[in-house]
Amino acid sequence: MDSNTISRIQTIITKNSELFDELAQLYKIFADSSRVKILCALTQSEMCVGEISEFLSITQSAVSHQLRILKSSNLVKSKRQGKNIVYSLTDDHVKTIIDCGMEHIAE
Amino acid sequence: MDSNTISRIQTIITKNSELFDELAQLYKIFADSSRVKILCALTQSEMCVGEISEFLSITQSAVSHQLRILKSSNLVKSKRQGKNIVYSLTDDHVKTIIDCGMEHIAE
DNA sequence: TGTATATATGAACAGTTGTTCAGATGTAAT
DNA sequence: ATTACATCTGAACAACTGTTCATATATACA
Repeated sequence: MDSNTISRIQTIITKNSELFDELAQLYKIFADSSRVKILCALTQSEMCVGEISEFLSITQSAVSHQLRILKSSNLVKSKRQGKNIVYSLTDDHVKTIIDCGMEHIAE
Repeated sequence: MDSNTISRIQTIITKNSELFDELAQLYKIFADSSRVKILCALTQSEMCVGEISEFLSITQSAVSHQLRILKSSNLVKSKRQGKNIVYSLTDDHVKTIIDCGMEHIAE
């Protein structure tokens, strides 16, 4: 590596430091199988907490906790519908990210 | 949600359970800013442990620990070059995954 | 108003993770 | 052989994470 390359890389790493933190933070959300399953279920249809809980065979409480994380990260949104609170994906970035990871696994 | 939809989603979640575990496992590797920075540095050029350590201002020991994780996940490979051990990405899936996440952040 | 249903919340706990430190290993050069 | 250099390793520790349990909140319905 010549000194030009070194200083170029050094700049990239240093200048984008917070960006890498954000990126790690984003991937942290996908780094749990319950959350991945929830997100994947939501790519199929919007649904309420109880349904998610049944689909994944996970405690309603656990689902609720995870949904709070997903919501505060703006990956899902919620609306009340009668007795239920229905969750859905905020956009299709989620699907893109999941697909991207799946592609790596399927090798 | 009609009963057809329910059983379809149920099948998807149940059948791919291990796949979701793998996916979460993969994202777990990207879920740390040190590792993301290491991987990003390696997208620019192969380099040895000491260089990575300087670029990121992280202990050489910490880098070595992280590299072991990255290597055992087959995201990086290593070769000896004189006194140094030079690390590089095994393929360009890594870059794809990083770019995919970056795209989500940049909104 | 009272009761059932759906969801959210907080404390507690066990399990995991990333870093540091001290020292081991291995290679190169004299 | 001895020394210097580069990297690896394992133990220890603090910080963080996901689940569970018990309970609170909030809406619907009788």
